[in-house]
Amino acid sequence: MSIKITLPDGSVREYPAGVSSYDIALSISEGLARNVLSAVVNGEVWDANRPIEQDSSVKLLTWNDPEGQATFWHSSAHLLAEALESLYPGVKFGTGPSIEKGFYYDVDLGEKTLSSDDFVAIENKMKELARQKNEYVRQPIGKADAIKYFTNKGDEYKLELIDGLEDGQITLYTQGGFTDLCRGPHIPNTGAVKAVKLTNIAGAYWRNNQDNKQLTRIYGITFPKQKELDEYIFQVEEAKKRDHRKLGKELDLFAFSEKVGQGLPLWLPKGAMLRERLESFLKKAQLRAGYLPVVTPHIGSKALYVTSGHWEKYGKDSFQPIKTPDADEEFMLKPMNCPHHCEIYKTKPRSYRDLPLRLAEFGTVYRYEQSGELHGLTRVRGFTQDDAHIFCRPDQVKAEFIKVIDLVLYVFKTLGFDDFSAQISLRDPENKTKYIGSDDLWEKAESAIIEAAAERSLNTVTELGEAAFYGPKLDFMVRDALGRKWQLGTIQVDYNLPNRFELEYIGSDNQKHRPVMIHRAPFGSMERFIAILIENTAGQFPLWLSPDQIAILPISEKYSDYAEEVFFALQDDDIRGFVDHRDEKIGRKIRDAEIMKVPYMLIVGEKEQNDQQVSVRKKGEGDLGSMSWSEFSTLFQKEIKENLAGF
RNA sequence: GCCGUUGUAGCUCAGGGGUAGAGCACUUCCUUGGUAAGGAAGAGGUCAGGGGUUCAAAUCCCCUCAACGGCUCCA
Repeated sequence: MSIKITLPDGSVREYPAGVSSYDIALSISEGLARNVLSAVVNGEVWDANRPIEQDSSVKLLTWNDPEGQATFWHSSAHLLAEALESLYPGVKFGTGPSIEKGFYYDVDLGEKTLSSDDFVAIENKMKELARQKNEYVRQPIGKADAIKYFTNKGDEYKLELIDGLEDGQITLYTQGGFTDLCRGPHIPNTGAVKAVKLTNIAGAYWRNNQDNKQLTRIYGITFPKQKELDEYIFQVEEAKKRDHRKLGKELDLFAFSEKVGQGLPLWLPKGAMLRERLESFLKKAQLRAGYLPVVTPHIGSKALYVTSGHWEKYGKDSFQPIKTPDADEEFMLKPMNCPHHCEIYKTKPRSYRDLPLRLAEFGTVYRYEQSGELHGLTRVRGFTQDDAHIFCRPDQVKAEFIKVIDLVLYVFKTLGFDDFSAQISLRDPENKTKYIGSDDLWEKAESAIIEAAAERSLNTVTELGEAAFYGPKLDFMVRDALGRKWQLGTIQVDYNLPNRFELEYIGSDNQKHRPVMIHRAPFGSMERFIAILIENTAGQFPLWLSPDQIAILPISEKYSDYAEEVFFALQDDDIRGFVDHRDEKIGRKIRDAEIMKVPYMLIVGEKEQNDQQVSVRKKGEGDLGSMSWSEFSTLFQKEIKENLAGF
């Protein structure tokens, strides 16, 4: 009997029933067969050597397909498991999936603790097993037999996984002497794995639950060629050079002090300058967008947070209340600005004509983050949100939402953040009691967000159960240099606080109505945003943001006075920088300015002084020749205008 | 908070049971220069903090603190 196989180009070929994707590849070319890792069969990824019994569409997957890589890495995880079982008999296995770059396996080694010193031995074992070119053999198994197998083996984690599987849907995979519970698919044999590197080791809770036992998670990555591994390692090293913690130190932007406290960044002069530039940039954009600036204190009475509900929900995990000397008063360091802003709303009766009311504040907040969570500037305990709260009528939610999206997109575009994703976080439909607010309000808010995102053609991913307890949200996610995802901009609908603070406005019907509140922050926090900005730009900020925009470098001390004169003149044109008065040669001054990533160097010596000019050198580009001060100023302002196009 | 690793000069790091090293930065002097490191000298450390083992601890052990890689969490 023969079957029809449709390939991605639309061509249809006939093969005998039971043909595998590998056979199909072989019929096309031997080279392709060598490279085929797995195949999409009727929309599902299958083993390349799994027999196909019916007419099917088949897309062969190789290393060039993300799904092909996923298969490769998943098979590598099994190879790691096989190596571990051979080196550490009795090891129990959790799960071992492929991840974005590589794979991991969670294992229970009993009393044994593993460290990265053990990696070489494990890697060598993996390579040895890979060279055996053992086939990955798929074997469907009944639930009872599967339970029997893993009971015999004594692997309670696999038994727990089987418990959640349906009889008839269970398969085992065996390569060499190792058999694992696995839905597959896998590559044809271990021989394709030529380069192996275990990258790190970590604790990970079984089934991602803090109440469960912590297993040892071993991360690794493999490649079909050693050269690809070398390239990968090189790229990781390059990425580490852009780490904001490293650059923050090198460029004197910020620091931490044990004495000040964990997660409490100190902004150094250059970092503070960068931060101020960003703030004034957004303040200007917000004024144009109809926001009204407000300022509120860093603390608020505990009663404020009892009203808002945050005391009940987060009180015990917050910095604890501050007490006054005599009375029983208690104040909280503010963990957010919204309760204060609600009180501003309430300072007078509001009419529907006043809405939307957009209150904006760069508000510094303090949250007691778990110590293990702190991370450079991206996760800190004291940070400043570019916060605003929009109080609007229910019918205005969608339009306001779109306006905020436009503002966020404008900010991202101006700063060159083109690699981001928009995440829509909705409530978990299975667990509605976790959330505050009626079904009706939630449905309206969720559809407003979805429609607004669609209207602005955002590339969105939707996460169920990720909404805040008070409302759905839209977050703008970016990656840091090492590929970790962080939330920057956020837009959140809130039906909770208006109720708790009993916010009202008088409608056109002369009745009282409840406004809707939208929390939003385009940067998210100054700290995290700047961290990502540093990594995106590798510390080479656009001219308008550079802490020092120019360095004036006198050829010798004789030209110091002239250098000062130029400096003061350019300061009048709002150009920031410094004169390098050190007793060093010009080459040295240039080198140091280059290392500090100063965008423009103005070299002044005898010639420049006589001609009332400056010799302009652009960082990374070199000598631009001599020009008058005002010519330089014009060129400078032009570049800034281009940076801020559309502003 | 949990698992693992790390902590030596301002920075990057070497050393390792017999009481401390390099390069850069810093200070002083010489040098007054033309587009990515001029030369010399000097100063600088309770080897994260505390406890223990030892004749002797920066080195070995324990605790604490902090950083790093993850996990969990994230108003």
